[in-house]
Amino acid sequence: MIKLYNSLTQKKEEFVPIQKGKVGLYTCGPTVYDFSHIGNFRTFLFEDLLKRVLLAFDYKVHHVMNITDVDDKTIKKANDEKKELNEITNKYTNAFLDDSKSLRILEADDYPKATDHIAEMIQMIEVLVSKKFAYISKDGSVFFKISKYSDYGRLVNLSNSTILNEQQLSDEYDLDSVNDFALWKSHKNNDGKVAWDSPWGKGRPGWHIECSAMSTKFLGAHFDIHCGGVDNKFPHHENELAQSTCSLNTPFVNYWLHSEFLTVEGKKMSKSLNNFYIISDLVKEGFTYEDFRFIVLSAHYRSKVNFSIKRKDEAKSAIRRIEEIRQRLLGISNEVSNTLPDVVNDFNESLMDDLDTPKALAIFFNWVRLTNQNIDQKNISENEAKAGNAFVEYFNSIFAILDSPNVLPDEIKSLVDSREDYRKNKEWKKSDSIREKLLSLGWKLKDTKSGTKVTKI
RNA sequence: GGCGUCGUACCCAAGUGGUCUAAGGGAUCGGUUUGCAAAACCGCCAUUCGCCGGUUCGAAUCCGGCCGACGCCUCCA
Repeated sequence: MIKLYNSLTQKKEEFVPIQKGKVGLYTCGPTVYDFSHIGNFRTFLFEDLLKRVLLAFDYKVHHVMNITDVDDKTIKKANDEKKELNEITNKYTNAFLDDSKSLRILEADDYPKATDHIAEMIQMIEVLVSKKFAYISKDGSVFFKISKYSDYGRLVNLSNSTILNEQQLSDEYDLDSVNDFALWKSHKNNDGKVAWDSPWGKGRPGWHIECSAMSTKFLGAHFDIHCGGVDNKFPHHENELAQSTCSLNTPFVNYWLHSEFLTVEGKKMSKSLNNFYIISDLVKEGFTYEDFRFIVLSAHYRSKVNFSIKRKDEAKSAIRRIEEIRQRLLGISNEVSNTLPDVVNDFNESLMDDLDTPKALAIFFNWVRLTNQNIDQKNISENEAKAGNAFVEYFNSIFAILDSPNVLPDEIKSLVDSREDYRKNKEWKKSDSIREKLLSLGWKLKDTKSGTKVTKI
């Protein structure tokens, strides 16, 4: 049984899907006004982990990730660059999808865009207005009235009265309470051509309504899991919860999961601190996508993960260690058995315990060491090697940090072969110089009992 | 101010009442192995879990105080 920490109840709970064997999963996607940064991708990688674990335990997952392609920031960017909104949003949507693919994030089943679902949003807002959960301001905006929803604040443990009492300066905004949030924003000059007709006049949707409308459309009014970064708890998810619950009269989401921030050198990323990275920056610094995956997965998703450029070698060494055991096992047998070693039970238990990847890694590495010992002592059967191959593959289906095995280019292969000839004749200087040459070409050699092994660095 | 999280070795990071004289990874150093390397293995690396006090037969784990870092409190993953 998988246990997950539910932000709504603030405890770990056993995961019980609404429909046996199926999971409806909604993850808050990017606002496509710029490149997603590595903090965004920490969250997306957490969601990918969750999905991979659910899939590993044989759930059928319907995964929906929205693309926020209209909001203050996207409009501002388009204005600043004097471009059409969709030119901006298409560019960054594509960049996001490319980065996701590079990071081996499994594709969602649907990537609904906010601008394709204006009608659904309007419809939901109309319901809220008709049920008196929402009101129309003088300028034709529509606001959700949080005082009408007694559970408001539950996700962040703020009581409704606390929130209501917090602010009194409501007059200037034409709001009943400053904490009331926009469902629909009337058209402003800055919005330019970005506008849709609605029963309340020209305007555009508020931020939160898109997720309520689109999750409902793709997953139904009541679904299993909704994820995002911690900062989305409030106001975004709180507001979604309010909108959906009040318009649909359903419990909405059973499990709310939130990942912690990624920090850089212990500090929150910010452009002013000059510690702000996007994925392509990491590549420039010499990280592979897998290196980044490893760093993210080496910390629990609910604790801060500390990123540092200095951690590059740490990630590389750890991944190489796993790559080594994979090669050694494949050297014994390249078959993969259907049975897994017993330690997989401990490994799975860690994953089932609220996705404890650091512990799962520890269990895996411990097995790596023991298996290496057995190989050194020639104390491993072919069947054990086959089971080992299966474990490495299974591990990789969750962590996805190993590449597919290298194929040697012909020129590399001929260099390796000629070095082999020199070695047989004990012409060490010549063989060593070839080894150095190969190293400079990015290929590392190891002379083992069963022949020379070549790996790409 | 309100709500909440965290502080474990040189670095990263699990563990959250006894199996902990604290997992695992990385780095360093020493050894085995190797033509030399690489990889692998072995050893070394926190009697101690921010500090102080309390509860308990027993605490890194619970409680209180203090110090420090951080997040949210209207559009930031």
